[in-house]
Amino acid sequence: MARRKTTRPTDRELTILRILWDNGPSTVRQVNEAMSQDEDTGYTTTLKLMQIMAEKGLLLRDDSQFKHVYRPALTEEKAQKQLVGDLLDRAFSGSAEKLVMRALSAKKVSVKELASIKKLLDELEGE
Amino acid sequence: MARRKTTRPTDRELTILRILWDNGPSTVRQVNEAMSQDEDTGYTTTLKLMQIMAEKGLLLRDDSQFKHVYRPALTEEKAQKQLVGDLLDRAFSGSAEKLVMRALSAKKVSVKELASIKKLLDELEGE
DNA sequence: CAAAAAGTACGAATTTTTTCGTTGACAAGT
DNA sequence: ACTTGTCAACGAAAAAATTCGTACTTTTTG
Repeated sequence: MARRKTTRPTDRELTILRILWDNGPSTVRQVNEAMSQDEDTGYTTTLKLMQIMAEKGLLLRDDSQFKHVYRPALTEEKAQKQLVGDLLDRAFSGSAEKLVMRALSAKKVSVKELASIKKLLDELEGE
Repeated sequence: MARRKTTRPTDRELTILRILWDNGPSTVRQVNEAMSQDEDTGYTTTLKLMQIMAEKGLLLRDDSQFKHVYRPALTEEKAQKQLVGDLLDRAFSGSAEKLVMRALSAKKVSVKELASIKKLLDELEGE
């Protein structure tokens, strides 16, 4: 079997992970309905995607019941860390500073959030 | 012509953009050689990719000479902003705070950089 | 100028990702 | 038990991304 080079989830896969992180373990139908809020996706399409993700190890499946229940194999935190690290390499030549700057300029951040980030910086500094 | 949904550069495309941003306007051969440091890529493969990118508007081409010279159509800054914004939506439910946290934990950042980020935060706060 | 080298263009093959139709299994209500 | 609805499995089609062989053009070299 040909192993993938990047273990990074594809677009569609990330959409599904996002839903599972937000809503907790779900059946295919639940995921499909959540997905179809944005754009229509056939039920079997979602099913197939989730089956493949389970094969790849991105999802875990409980098939003890008639309606199989899926959940992410990775915590949101780990996946996010991996995705950011990946983008860092591919688009920012590894400069976290630049990435943070772009993130803050790409989206308006509340004063409260700014304070929270500052606090994190202080903690990092004290190491 | 079928328009792409996402205007986001693919993996390969981003690799090429990265090289052009780092090295400045280049010929196909130069890019191909830079790319082949990681993994071998046929010359015509790189050529085709760059031609397509030029068609899509991702690259600009000077074909006044025999050796065509390509350069990115977007500044590094704009592209990065777009990529971060995209990841923010897809993986972080729009929370820049979380993204920043993950970025800082994904990679060690020097004290100097931390200070620089703090300064940026102060500026943002004063708005 | 002829041959070799280096380039571009183009079409097509390959691989990866996404989509969905069809089939048969299970469940719920009558 | 029968009918209707929901589901998983599977294969295959469609779309998107990547790769490369071949033909032709321009430049360089002997």
